[in-house]
Amino acid sequence: MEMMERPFFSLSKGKRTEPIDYRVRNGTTEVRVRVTANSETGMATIWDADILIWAASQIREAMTRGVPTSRRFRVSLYELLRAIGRPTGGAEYGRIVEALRRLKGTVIETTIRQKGTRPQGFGWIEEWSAPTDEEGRSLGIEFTIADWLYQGVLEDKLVLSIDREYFALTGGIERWLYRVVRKHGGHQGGGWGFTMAQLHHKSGSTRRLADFAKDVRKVVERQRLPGYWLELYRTEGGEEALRFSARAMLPTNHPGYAPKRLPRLRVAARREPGAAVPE
DNA sequence: CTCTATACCGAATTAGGGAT
DNA sequence: ATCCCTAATTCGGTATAGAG
Repeated sequence: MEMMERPFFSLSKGKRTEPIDYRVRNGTTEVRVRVTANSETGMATIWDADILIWAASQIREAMTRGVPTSRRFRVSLYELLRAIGRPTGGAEYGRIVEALRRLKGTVIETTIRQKGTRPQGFGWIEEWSAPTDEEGRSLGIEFTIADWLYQGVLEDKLVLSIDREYFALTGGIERWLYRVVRKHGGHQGGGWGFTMAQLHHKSGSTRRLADFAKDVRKVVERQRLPGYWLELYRTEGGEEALRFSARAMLPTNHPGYAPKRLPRLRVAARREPGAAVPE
C-alpha cells in the first residue's frame, strides 16, 4: 500500500537518472522517500514494478495455500511475461533483464516502515541472475526481493489487490494514477479528491505541472482505470482538481457505471504455484 | 502443447525545448 | 499556463521457427 501512492518509480519509458526526493508532513512525522538511480541503468520504472507485483502475488498465493514462502524466486521468462500480460517476443526477454538491472541498481531510502530515524537504503531486488544453457537458451530468471518489500507483503493489512487489467494500462501516469485511486478509494465509495498540484507532487514526475495536468486530463478522458471513475472539478479556491469514485458505487444511470472494456489481455491460465521456492 | 527466441511496424507515450 | 514539435522509447499485435 505504501508503494501505491508514494513516488517510488519512474513514470517514464525513457531513462531517468534524476532522483526522486519526496517529503510530506504527516501530523508530527515527516514521510520521506528518496529514490536514486544508477546512472548506467536509470531508475526502476512503474513497468519494472510489474515483476515485484508478480512476486508479491506469488507470496500471497503461497500464504493462502499454507505453502512456505521465500524472498527468492525462480521463474521461466515465458511464465512471467504471460502473468504480467506482456507479449512473449524476443525483445521482451531483453527488457526483463534490463528491468532486473534497474530494480537492482535503484536505491530507495524511506522513513516508511523503517525502525528508527537513521538513514537506511535498499534496492528492490538484492541479487538476480538469468542463466542460460550451453546453447544459450534461457533457463529462466532468479531474483531475491528486498526484505523491506518481503516483510510488507507478509502483513495482511498492508496488501491491496490490483485488478489484472492494470497490466493493460499503457501510460506511466495512468498506471500511477490507478495506484493512487486504488489506495485511497479502496475502501469507500464516496470518492476522494486531489488538486492537480498535489497529484503532481505525489507522483514524483519530472514533467512540468502544466504538462502533467494535460496528461492527467487525457487519462480522465480515456476513463480506463479498472473499477474507478475519474472527474475533474474546481475547488472553492478555483484550483483544478481530480475526484474519483468506485464504479460499482455509482448510480446505474451514470455513464461510468458500465465498465469500459480494455484491450483484451493475453492472460496465462493459472498454473500450480511452485514459483515461490523455500529458502 | 509449452517454452524459448527473433523480426517487423504503426501507434502510443513521455521528456524537453521552444513558441504562443 | 498551454500548445507544438521532435527524439527516443515502448506498446501491441503479427508472423515465424525449433526444441521438447
